[in-house]
Amino acid sequence: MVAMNPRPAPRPGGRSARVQAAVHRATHELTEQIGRAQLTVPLIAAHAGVTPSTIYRRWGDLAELLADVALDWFRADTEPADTGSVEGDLQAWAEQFFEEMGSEVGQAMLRDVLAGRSQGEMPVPCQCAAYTASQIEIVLARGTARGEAVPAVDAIMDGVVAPIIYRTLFGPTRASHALVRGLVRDCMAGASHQPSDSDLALAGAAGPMLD
Amino acid sequence: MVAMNPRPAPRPGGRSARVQAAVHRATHELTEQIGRAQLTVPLIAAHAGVTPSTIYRRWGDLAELLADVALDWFRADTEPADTGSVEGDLQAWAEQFFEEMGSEVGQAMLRDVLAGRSQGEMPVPCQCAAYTASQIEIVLARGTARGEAVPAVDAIMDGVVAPIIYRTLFGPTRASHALVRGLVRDCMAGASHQPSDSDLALAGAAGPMLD
DNA sequence: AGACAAAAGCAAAGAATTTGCTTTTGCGTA
DNA sequence: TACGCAAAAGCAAATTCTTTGCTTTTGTCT
Repeated sequence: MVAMNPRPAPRPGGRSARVQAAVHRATHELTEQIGRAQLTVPLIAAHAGVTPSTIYRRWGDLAELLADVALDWFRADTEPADTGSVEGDLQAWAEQFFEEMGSEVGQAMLRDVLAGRSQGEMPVPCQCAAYTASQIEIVLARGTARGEAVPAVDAIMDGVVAPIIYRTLFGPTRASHALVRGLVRDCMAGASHQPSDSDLALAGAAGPMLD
Repeated sequence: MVAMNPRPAPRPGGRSARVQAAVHRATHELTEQIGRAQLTVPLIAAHAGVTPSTIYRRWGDLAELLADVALDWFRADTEPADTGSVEGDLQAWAEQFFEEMGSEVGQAMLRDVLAGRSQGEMPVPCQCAAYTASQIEIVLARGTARGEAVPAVDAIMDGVVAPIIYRTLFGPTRASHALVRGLVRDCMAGASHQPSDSDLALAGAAGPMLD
């Protein structure tokens, strides 16, 4: 009932780490064996060889544990492929992102990530967004190094990532490869200058998107 | 454990309707009295004057009940204000949408809606998106009636709604009024012809965004 | 009015969650 | 290396939530 440490790593290398690994592994294995709907804390605990109270004490409840496990899934990303241009990189990356998020597993992970209590300093969903943003930053940094004019990260997040995720979560109409290509293209076309103009346009406000 | 009827209304006007109303009301009242985190099915049942098994039988579990209640919140929308132009209407509507979704209550509702099992024909999140889309359609229809060239609904969903929701769910950086204005403006500028070109651009694919 | 079926109530059985206390264990210090 | 501290895990009892079979209520249709 009290806020707990979301991603526990206070004493790495010892028993805590072993328990965490065992619990994560058990969660993965049971998920594919019996399905997410059948998962319970006591089941996972038994499979991992720990007592349920250990899980309750460290994670709080099943939702938070699943959010924690899901975060790992988001983190496990490879560097975006280098196709030679920012637009090409983004095309390739966005299509893969779209495939991953739209898959059964991806949808489940999205839901799990959002279902956690998300209390601490850096809530789990924010960390997911940060992982995504860092992938995009890699692409943009390469472009900048080549001397290309690149859009802002937020322009990509708003113009490409957000529609893909929104459709995945809410849509009866999933995104398509065609749509993804169009989104990337529009983003590149719409912002040939560094700070995306949609951030500052028309507004008397001070800083961009800080509310 | 079995899939249940998400939004029950098989016998309207009778006891079922009374029970549903009582449970919804109890959910609302308890939410503001003790907070969402403390909500339990037995509590709601007691407050509503029904037995817990009634709730379990009709809704399945707390998450589905909350999703059902949250859906009502989304539905309770008034017609978008008529400012005389599509862009003006969208500006006004989008800012209000942004405020509502970003509020404490709105964020909670978004989470609840996504946390339900969402099994049936028309999952709860899809219905939310449909409500949002229908608001936009009203605005666009008025514009069309006036002879304005209007963008496609999906262009607004991708370009305005998705970023607002994505930032609300995932972002440490919430959207701002300035950003919302920019999003609407870009949408209107980018699609002066009926079918948003991002939907069909470059693609050899057949229909727009049907995958 | 009477029959039917859907939904609610009731209560007992079965799981999951919480909690106080004990034991283990990793880490820092003497 | 041994000692002590504190964090985390184990254990088990108490509590609470969830499921389920059966009965009763109640709206609807003949």
